[in-house]
Amino acid sequence: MRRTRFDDWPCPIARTTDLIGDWWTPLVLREAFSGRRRFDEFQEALDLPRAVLAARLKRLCDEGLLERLAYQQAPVRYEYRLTEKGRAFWDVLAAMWRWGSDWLFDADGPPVQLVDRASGERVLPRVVDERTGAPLDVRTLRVSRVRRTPAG
Amino acid sequence: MRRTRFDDWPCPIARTTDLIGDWWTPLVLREAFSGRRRFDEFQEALDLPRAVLAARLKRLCDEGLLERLAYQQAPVRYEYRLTEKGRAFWDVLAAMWRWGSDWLFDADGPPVQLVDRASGERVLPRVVDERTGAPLDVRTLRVSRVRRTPAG
DNA sequence: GATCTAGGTTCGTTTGTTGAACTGACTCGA
DNA sequence: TCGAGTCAGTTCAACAAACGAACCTAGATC
Repeated sequence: MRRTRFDDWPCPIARTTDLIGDWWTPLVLREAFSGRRRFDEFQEALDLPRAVLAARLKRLCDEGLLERLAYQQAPVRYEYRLTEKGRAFWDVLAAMWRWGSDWLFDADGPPVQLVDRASGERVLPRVVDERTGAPLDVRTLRVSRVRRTPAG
Repeated sequence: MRRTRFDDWPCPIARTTDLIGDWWTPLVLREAFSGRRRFDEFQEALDLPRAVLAARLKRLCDEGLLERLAYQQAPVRYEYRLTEKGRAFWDVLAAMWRWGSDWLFDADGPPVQLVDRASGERVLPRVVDERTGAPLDVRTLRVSRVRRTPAG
């Protein structure tokens, strides 16, 4: 009677939920994006139980979002770096950032914002349709089964 | 010794994580977006424990993503509808959809896709900077504290 | 009066999270 | 050579959350 898993459901939202539904996981990734790499850096930044951190890092490595690399020998010590798959996940965190900023703070908004490192301009993440560039409108969307050509 | 809460952290990602870190919650919202409204509709679609569903619906109402409305009297029966805040959350699910589609399936991709209801064209969610329309590049982003004018 | 419907609640078991202490391999300074 | 420090974890007991099944309530229908 384990917690119900979603990682083999046919829906992309379900599979993603299985990953980030683990408590702390999005925050571990947030810290990875802000440049942290070492076990103790994550642990001190988030103040989470070390056993939980070890489990989250292991899963993120198993799933291919992080890779565990030895940065010294004698004694061998490891650090965790984002992979391409992990970096791609920033879009999800950015969408969470935007919605959280818009809806989970008082009128002043959050005390932090995203800015472009070069220009200093504020960056506001927005989800659009890649084809048209227009914001998504839920009412015009539909989920459709993919037709596949027979495998032969 | 309860589970660590993130809902009063100063970071939008943390607060959003507190909400969707509850197991099942993103899938309950997915079902709401696909038009389900009643307790038993959610329960049958997801096959989740009824006690968990009741807790999730209650929290989503408390947080203002859903509202609970009586659709009949004698006996009084309720249904759950997305609010404006809840509909805005679709952007987060869309980002999860995109990342999950790109990274959590084999080469064929998932067996489902998003299409425009009117044109039938495929919709690919994409996260961009609202100002420039360009995809986000993590390496050029920085988190900055907001300067506030003194309250007087 | 028995069964059905819809929206839940209750309960015992199992799994996951928490916080604190501990381990192991090695370095550094006295 | 002894003790303290560093770093990346592991271990453990107490508690919280999720699981599955059964039960409850109010009214409608057979």
